[in-house]
Amino acid sequence: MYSGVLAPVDRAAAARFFRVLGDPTRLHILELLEEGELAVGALVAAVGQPQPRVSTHLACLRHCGFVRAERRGKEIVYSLALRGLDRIAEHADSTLEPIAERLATCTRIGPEWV
Amino acid sequence: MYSGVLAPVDRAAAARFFRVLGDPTRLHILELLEEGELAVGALVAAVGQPQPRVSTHLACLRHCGFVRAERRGKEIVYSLALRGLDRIAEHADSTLEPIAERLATCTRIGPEWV
DNA sequence: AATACATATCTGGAAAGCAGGATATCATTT
DNA sequence: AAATGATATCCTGCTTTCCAGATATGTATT
Repeated sequence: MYSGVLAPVDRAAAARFFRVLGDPTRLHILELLEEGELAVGALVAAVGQPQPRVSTHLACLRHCGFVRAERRGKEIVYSLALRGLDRIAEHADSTLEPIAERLATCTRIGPEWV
Repeated sequence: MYSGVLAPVDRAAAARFFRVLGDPTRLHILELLEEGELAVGALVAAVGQPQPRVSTHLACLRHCGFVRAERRGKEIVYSLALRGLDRIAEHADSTLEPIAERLATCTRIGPEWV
């Protein structure tokens, strides 16, 4: 159990954790890495987005400890550095299922939800 | 299993789902509602933040289907509308544990991670 | 009907995140 | 050492999100 002091800290960490997961491209990258390690080139090809963008998302995931990078010759190979992401994704999928449509149509978090 | 066509859609929905969870105040509100329904006034007092702010976050959670609002006399009582959030929070807590420090110090997602 | 209470919405402004493109870095090959 | 390939970082502008304060809406009370 947590002490009362630690709870808010954990909440901040948890919020950031979810926020990192809260981007389709990063989610896609993590999904791909679930299958096994991949070099940046392969990831770029798989997600179909410009290399600098993928690289930035990888930097985010790397700095936050979600993935690990290893230089292998000319390439840099990425792999997952965190266990349990697949389980969270599963639970999220089944949990959000009842509100999937709303989530899809709700394109912003602030006002003007129409 | 998903068809190849549905996967991207689900990814967008999942990303938004996580993004809604990716705010400390919203997370706090959801935690409080796990214990049972609460009126806005009680929520405002509990999270210790200005009423309009709490109200906006509630609107977000409501529009996305995370919570439900019911008018009861002068008050409006909120309750959870989604099952499984507690399980996701649990899994998230244990999953992010190895990188909790990084998440705490990593205050931005874009460049300038220092 | 007037007032008080509870909550929601609407402003404006600041900051964070994201996209696009150019460029820098590092390792390999010639 | 020069050139090439692979990846990372920098710069700029734009969009989204967040916050703070003021105001509006709706309900109950007098």
